[in-house]
Amino acid sequence: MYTIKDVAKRAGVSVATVSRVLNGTETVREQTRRQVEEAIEALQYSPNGLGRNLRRLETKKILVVLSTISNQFHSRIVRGIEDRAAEHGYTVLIGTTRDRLETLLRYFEMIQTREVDGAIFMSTHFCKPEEADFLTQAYPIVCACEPMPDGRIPYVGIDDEQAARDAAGYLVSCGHKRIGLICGGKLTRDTYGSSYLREKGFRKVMEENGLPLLEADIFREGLTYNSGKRAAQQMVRQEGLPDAVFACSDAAALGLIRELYTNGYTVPGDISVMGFDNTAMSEVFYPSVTTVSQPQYEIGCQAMELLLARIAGKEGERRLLPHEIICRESTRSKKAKPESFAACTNVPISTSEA
Amino acid sequence: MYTIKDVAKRAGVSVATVSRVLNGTETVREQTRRQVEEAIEALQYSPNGLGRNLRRLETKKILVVLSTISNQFHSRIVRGIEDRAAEHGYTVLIGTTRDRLETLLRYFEMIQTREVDGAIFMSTHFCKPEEADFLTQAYPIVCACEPMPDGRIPYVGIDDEQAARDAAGYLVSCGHKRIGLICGGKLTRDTYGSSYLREKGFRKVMEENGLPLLEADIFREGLTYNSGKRAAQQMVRQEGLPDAVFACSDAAALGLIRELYTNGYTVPGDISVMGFDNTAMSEVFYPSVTTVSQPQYEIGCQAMELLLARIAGKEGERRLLPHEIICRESTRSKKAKPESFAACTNVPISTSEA
DNA sequence: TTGTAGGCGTTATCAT
DNA sequence: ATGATAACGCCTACAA
Repeated sequence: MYTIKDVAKRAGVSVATVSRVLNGTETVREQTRRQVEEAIEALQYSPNGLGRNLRRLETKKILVVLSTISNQFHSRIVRGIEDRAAEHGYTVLIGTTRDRLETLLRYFEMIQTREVDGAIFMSTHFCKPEEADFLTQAYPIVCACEPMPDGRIPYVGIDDEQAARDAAGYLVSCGHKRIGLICGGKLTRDTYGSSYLREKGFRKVMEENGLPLLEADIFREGLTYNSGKRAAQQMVRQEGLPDAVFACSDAAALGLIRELYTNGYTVPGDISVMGFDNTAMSEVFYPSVTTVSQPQYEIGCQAMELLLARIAGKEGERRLLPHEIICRESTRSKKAKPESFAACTNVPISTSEA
Repeated sequence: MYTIKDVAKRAGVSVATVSRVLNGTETVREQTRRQVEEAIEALQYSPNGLGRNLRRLETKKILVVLSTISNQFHSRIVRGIEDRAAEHGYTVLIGTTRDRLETLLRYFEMIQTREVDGAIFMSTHFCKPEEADFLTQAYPIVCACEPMPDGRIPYVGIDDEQAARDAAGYLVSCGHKRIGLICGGKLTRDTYGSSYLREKGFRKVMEENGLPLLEADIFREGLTYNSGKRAAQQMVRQEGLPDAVFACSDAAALGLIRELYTNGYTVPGDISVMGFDNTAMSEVFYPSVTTVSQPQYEIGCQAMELLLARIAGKEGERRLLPHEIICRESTRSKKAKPESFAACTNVPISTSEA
């Protein structure tokens, strides 16, 4: 492998000159430039980025950490991040944790060792809050969509609790009384931030409307497709289905609907189902899924902006973006016309048929 | 930011000793080690990876390049790559091209500048073959699932042409005569490797069975969900539907089915549809989709193994792994019992109900 | 067991 | 316009 020295020697100039040509910087005589370019071409030389990065003490790369790329929810967020990053000359690299602490720590390490200039985390829920707290103070890190307990951590997402209130409220307004819930595991708020907040919002609405929430109708199965599937399997074994189910993710809603169907029930005929996230599949599925939409692309953009600010040494902040209820085919109203309900806010409610 | 020198000074030792403690190498007196560790702790020091990488001339990181993380097909491949990589101390970073040449080139650059030790490409189709050829010769690069025209490029995937033959053959064996095709754009073999090969295999089977392939039944719309949707829109405008359609991707098959349904047609009642890739959704969708399964996890593992070999200086090779036909609900037989057909090979055909 | 010093490949400062 | 040289932070012979 050739180095800048080899090029310099071959072109009969100093390494400084080669570097100048390489970086298109300063004034280099046209003929000299040509000589250097010839040498570069002849040797098929390309500069070593490690040397460059070390010298500049930056890499112009940022890391996006998520649980797995099979989670469709992240794709539009990443697009937002990438677009903003490109505008500022940064390259985006994605790392997946697959919910392994060990892997998450490896990504933290990459930031501490300066192998990337900063990172956006969408999967931190199994990391100790105090550690996350220290790291986000010391390094350019921002979280997106998965809230950390400590409010000081730079964060971009939606108001999950209010969004869940709006979702539950919508189901109530449709006349449903017995409403079930699919949510994150039997864990504390530290570990399932968004799911915990959604559960909280949901419970409040039930309470405010004087609707009992049966223990049997709460399925702490997680947020994946299989979570929904498992919930359905338990549900059909019990006597009588709930009127409706609020799943804290579209994936879970999909799994629920499909497995209910396999067991001979139809949605929304036998039961209404509502999801969360407005992933591509929620629109495409049959029936298409009523859900809560997050402004994913915009979340990505703002997360990147926050990160750039942090890299530039500025303070982090916390930004909550607006959500929206998307009415589709998986829910039906038991009333002629939805009426106002306790949780009703000014959140936009749109109707979108897939 | 502190450096190894600061730690050395604070601990009252030389940088060499600190380095030794850092790398757990050689013998360091217990007391000295403790002093150093204390200094590290006190300063919250963590070594600079850029300096380390430069010194070692390696990063222990590899890059996986794909078009977009919203393409579900890649997720299991990546898992295979990650698992093998972890076994050898490598960290996997993912980059998305979103089908932009400029972004692809940036990833090539990362390899040339040694910012990663190697790369696996699953999205190269818009890169000039001769360039790809040079790069794969000069750097540790392997391609997966998207064949390059030049056979010398290290590659792991399936025999796309044969797989398409088997798929088409299956449809023929079901008694379908008029069979349509959804495939990649109006492009040459250099640009749509896998889709081109699948089209080729499909055409051969039609020909061998004396079945005419109508121009109107070929939809060069691409391989995304929307590709299938567009195909459906055109299809319903024509007079009479084909008996069956072979889509070169599950995503396209899904789009087709969904849009046909929207237009009042049912699958497989009115038309049989077959996909390709056996993505998670193909099983989950209603109707579940008959498709061609690729051993994705295994492809990922072997791609990583090939890459490790290339990094170690060995020659690349070309590996084709076995595929399998998965029969589900989206196709139906017009005969009592499928009979043997021209393309019939010993490919496994399994029946899996979602 | 520990320290000294050279070098990894680059960029940038300061001369010339 | 160009060259010599000192960093950037780390690791590792080699010496002591």
